[in-house]
Amino acid sequence: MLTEKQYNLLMFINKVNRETGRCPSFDEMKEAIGLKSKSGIHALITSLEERNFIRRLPHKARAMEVIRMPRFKPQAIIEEEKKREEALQNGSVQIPLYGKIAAGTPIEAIANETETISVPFDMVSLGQYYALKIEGDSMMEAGILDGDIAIIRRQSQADNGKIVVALIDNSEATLKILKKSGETVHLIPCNKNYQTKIFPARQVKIQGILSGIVRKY
Amino acid sequence: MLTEKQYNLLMFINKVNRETGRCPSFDEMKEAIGLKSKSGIHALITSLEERNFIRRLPHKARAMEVIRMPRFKPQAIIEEEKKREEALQNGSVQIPLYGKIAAGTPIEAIANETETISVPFDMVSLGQYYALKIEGDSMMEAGILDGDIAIIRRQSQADNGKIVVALIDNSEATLKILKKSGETVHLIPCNKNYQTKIFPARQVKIQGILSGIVRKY
DNA sequence: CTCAATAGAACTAAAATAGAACAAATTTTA
DNA sequence: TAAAATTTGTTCTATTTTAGTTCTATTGAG
Repeated sequence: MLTEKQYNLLMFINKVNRETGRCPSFDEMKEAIGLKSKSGIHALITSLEERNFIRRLPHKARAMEVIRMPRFKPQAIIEEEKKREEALQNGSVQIPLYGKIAAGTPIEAIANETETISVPFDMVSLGQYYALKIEGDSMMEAGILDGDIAIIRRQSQADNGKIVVALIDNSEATLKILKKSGETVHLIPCNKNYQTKIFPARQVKIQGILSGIVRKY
Repeated sequence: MLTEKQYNLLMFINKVNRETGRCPSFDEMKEAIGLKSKSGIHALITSLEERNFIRRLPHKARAMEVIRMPRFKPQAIIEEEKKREEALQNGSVQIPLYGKIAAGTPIEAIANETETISVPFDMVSLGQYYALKIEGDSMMEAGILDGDIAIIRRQSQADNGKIVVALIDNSEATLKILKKSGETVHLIPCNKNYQTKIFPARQVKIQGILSGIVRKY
């Protein structure tokens, strides 16, 4: 088994090899994994060789091959575990996890992601739900922290004061407190360091309402 | 035949390797199976090596291989899995909900309550868990609000900086950040309006460590 | 009470990082 | 083709960070 750097380097070598048929140079490798000196690459290559992941032709430049990749396991064990996991997952509700809620990406655009998360039954009732991973601290004072998973119920209308996923100008999704007043919509953060933003109602689409928070330590 | 800890460690190492291709460090392993000291991991690794389940490269860090997997599971594991299966039949993983964490009631005293709550599978792994309903706002600034459900992993030891359930003088349970210094224990709230409390180590028992938060809106 | 498991600290070892000087391989070009 | 130029790989030194070992004391289950 490998350290993180060893693993990253092996993956890089394999990728270059697969995509170009060539072997990367030490300098290319050092760029790829973010080192400033080739000597580190030399050490990593040596350890990968010791562990029998790559083989080098002696006294040749750019001459090595990947002879095996990590992550192997007897097939029987993989299947047994898969079954167990499926059984487990049938016991709870799976909802899609739409990566991070971040600028530039409306929910629809990422809706084909396949990652899911299981949530307790009693956090979802009727309706369609999805989950978002929170990025940033703009809702900190509402106890919603960076890295939390927000459980969102999909709906296009919401009452004032609710925390909603709002899509602005079809391009930016954000989690904020909703306040409608006349023809404008206020999106209110919960953090003194952020400003409330005000938009014409047309520009803002509600994509869901916050229904729960799940956090892991 | 492996002991429960040996088995769990072997499974953990194998899982990390399979899922990430990398090798966990002793510290990561100690977190994973719930030990507080690396020396215990050292002993377990040694015994796994003696029993030919893993092989290590001598004088290398993060360099080991799982060479076989056990054919049988330790009895304790089987029983734990049976419980889990039973929970599944009922729909999801249920853990006991011990009402409010409030003055005057040690966890043991309320441990016969029968209410349970279902939690996401991936919030509980090895170990015993219970849930507490948070009352008050003393941990507000850590994003833990009045009414939240705290998922607690039962353990009697914890590192500095962890959020723990602490029982003071066998009479009062409270959720705070732990800081041990010499013979005293500091219980630090996350709210400017509350004071850190300091106790002699004898007076404070750790009853569990915060493992997750679930909130419903 | 006793033994095995565990925690904790102190220590040793290995990995990661950088830089430079140099050697060897490969390509260019006179 | 041979020499020159350039790219590539090796080695060494040094330092910081991360990981692993060992020992002792303590805990806790039986």
